[in-house]
Amino acid sequence: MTKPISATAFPAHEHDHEVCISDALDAAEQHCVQHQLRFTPLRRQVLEIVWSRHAPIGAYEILDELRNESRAAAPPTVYRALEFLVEHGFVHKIESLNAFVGCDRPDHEHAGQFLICGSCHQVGELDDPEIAKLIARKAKTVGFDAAHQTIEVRGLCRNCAGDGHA
Amino acid sequence: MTKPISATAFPAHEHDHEVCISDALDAAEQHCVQHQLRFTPLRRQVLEIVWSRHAPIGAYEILDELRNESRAAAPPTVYRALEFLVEHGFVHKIESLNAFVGCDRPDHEHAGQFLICGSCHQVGELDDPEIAKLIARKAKTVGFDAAHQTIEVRGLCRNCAGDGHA
DNA sequence: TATTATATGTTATAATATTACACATTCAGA
DNA sequence: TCTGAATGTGTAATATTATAACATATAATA
Repeated sequence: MTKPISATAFPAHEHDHEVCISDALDAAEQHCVQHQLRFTPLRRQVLEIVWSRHAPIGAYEILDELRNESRAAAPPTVYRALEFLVEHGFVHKIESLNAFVGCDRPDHEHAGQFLICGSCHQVGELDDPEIAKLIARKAKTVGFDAAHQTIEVRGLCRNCAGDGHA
Repeated sequence: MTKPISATAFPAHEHDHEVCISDALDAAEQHCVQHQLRFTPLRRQVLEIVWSRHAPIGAYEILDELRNESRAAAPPTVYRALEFLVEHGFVHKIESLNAFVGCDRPDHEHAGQFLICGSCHQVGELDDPEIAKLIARKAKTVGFDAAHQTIEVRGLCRNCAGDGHA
């Protein structure tokens, strides 16, 4: 039942990405209906842009895309949509990249444990409770009460390891 | 022999901070001598500024301090010094804050596992090999070869927990 | 429908970081 | 000790990331 890693993490190169995107949009829509959240056209559009890149995307790249799709947009347009999407778990911010990635498990409250491939730049999510628990426990030993964990790991994904890429 | 947490993490409020600073500067100087690195006046000055705040400090705050100390300085002045200090482990960057903290263990190669107090804004370092190993092992199970880990935990430190502060 | 809350458009600006090039200092070898 | 190469710093300009403030529009609710 537990998904150890996001189903869409490090997909094979030939996977059907249109399906990823529409699945993610459907899941977000469902979640919004169930939680009385407003999945507005703008928010949907931004989420679709985030998903259409299978890797972290910067806010200003999203802005460019919005404008390409001929929507009136300025930085706050993007940041406000991202704020909503992050708040409700549809998107995570990768702090070490100042960029954003889609998350396909909005229902599951989690901080996110990210595996960032230095070659293909795709990102996988671990979301492993053992890691979270160990960190919380170790923090506790020095009297620190952990509330939120940011975990971002750089390295090489399965597809890229041994590729000769750095 | 293993220090489980940085000696200077979450110090008692009345600790002698001048000693922290001079110890850190001495350690850095030692390390530079031993490794043939140039611990220039600018680099020393920036490191001292970072340490003088016992919490993460932003690059532009450092810049202001440098100017207060009547040194000609511009953003590259600061970022270049920080680049050196981070590269050699005298300072860590806290990605989720875009800010920098001193590290008192330059000799020990480590990525840093940070405990960031939301109340006093001080930062402790865990540097626990069990955590690093668990993460690397879990990453491996999905074929990911971990090279560098960024771990930043928000919460409340011992001094602030139960203080009524958020 | 009137009222309120929420979302978006728009302009301006703040905060963080880098590029490019000139000049100075230090290091290594002759 | 001179010379050239490498490294470090000064300076101006600019790129990138993010927010503030206020007007307008849209949606939810009474």
